[in-house]
Amino acid sequence: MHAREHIKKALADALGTLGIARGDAILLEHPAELSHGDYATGAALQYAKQTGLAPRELAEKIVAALGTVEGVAKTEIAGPGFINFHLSSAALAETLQAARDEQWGRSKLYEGEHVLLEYTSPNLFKPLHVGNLVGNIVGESLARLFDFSAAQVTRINYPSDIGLTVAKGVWGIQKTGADPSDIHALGEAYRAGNQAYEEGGDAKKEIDDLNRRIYEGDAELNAVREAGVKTSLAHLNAICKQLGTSFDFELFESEAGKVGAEIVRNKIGEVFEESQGAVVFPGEKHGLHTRVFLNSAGWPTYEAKDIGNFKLKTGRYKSWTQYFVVTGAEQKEYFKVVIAAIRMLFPEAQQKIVAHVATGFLTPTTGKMSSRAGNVITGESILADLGEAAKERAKESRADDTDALAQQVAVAAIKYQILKQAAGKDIIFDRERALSLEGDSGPYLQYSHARTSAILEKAAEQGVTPKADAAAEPNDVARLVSRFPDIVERAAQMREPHIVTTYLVQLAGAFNSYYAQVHILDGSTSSPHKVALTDAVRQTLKNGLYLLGIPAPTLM
RNA sequence: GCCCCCAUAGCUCAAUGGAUAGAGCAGCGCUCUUCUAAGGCGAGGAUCUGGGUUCGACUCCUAGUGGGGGCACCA
Repeated sequence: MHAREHIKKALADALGTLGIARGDAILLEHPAELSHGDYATGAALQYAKQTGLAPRELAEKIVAALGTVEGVAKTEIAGPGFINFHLSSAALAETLQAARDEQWGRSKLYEGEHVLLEYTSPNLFKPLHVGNLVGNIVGESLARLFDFSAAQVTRINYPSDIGLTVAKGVWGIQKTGADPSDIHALGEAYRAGNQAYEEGGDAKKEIDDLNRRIYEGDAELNAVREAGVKTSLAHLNAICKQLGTSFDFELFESEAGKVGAEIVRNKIGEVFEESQGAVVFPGEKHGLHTRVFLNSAGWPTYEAKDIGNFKLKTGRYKSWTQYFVVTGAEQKEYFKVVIAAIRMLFPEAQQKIVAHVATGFLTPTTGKMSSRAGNVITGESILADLGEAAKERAKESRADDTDALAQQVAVAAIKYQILKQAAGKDIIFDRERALSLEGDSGPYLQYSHARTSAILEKAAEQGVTPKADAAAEPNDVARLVSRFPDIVERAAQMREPHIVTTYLVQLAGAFNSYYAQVHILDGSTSSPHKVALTDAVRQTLKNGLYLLGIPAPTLM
């Protein structure tokens, strides 16, 4: 049992002794200010009114009732009536030892849960959109947070392999005579198709017609389509690999459409209604808005495809307990309607979690256009630009393979930009800022990790064995390390990777400051403890970066 | 027109209804013969407006203002 549990139990007992009626939750938090201790409770403030005592007076009674708590060195009353707990040096040393293990930060929070997580989900035939990049980064981090919390996680990609985008690409291939197995030619073909479509006229009609024929199963067109899908998908998977994602399952929109249309057709009159020749879900009955699921030609819209998607995924992974779809925030209202329909169609979904996770728009700051793709910034171009910028810096590093390091730094830079703020809020992407690779950034965290690794290597050379000293005076770095499991738990519960990001910056800052003041390998008797502390920081940064999907090189 | 989201320092972001609202960037002053300067130290700088709830409000409610998104056969 950890100090946190000891404190919680002691608090519960103390409040009971004082005859205070409380809700089931004991409010125990990490004070923002480290000088306020390791844990704090506002219980005395909360229950002062009930007892008729002044908050500080009640706090004193609670502290008296607490007695001694294991792992706690000092309990004090502060401010308006907070009770602050300071961990003992022995408890902290124990935590430091635990933090040096690879499992550090893992919990049993979601043991027995099976999470289906759909993210990235791009349109094939065209370059990876920045929105897809954001979705991939957020989705992968959530997958890792769930995994760290003992849930079984299934990563799912749901690429769009049919529809207008694909038709534009197929049209372009036919016009330009492009080789559908060449990713660059494919990109050009799509661009030609898209441009022709926007210009309207005959080309637009041709593409619309082509789209219809693909849906109807035209063999020749579908052969071209499938060749392009294959190329596009291989390219996508290479990018995902660089970003640290590999999917367990790929479900195509074309498959989901057939299944979804069938389900919708069978529920007309129950869940769906016919209206103006189309089949709709009357959202107004649920405080939402009405949406079309089958268009007047009888084809499934995106809505019906998502119904089929749900059916196929949950059918394949029957033990699922939580279902998430990560997409841009503009689809928020859309998913409210689709999820309402899912709950009516699939009774089992009512007992489980089915949710849309919204990601914000990534918009570049004004005037900063990508040099690579004209005025369109793609996911690929951002990664490539960052990689180029990182190369310059990597040349000065100690890494053997500077190109590989530059790639890792580029991934850190973009992921950090996206995961440093609360999910769902728009992301202002300042390219100059991201390229600077300094200060509050992904590379900063990587550099801090590399620094700890270097110190440990040197310690090993000198034959210093890390050993946390139970008598060592607690410092801010050690105390921050001890918070990591709570941070991971909260981030997982709230599905907010940025909680981890914010924490890691704080930890790295505290360690770098410590490093500047304290000579770790000074040959004194305190060295083993300082090395143990460094190792604990190293492992915490490493695991924390892992949760963000950011690689942690040991040499920079 | 209706619905949803957002508003914190010059800029980009934090803050579990709690304590002196934290970082970084930009600008200013320091700091590498010492374990990694992609680092560290110092000073300056902020809760959109009006009401309300609360022992306590950046946080909750309400009325505004400004910005973004969505609202029938696109994805």
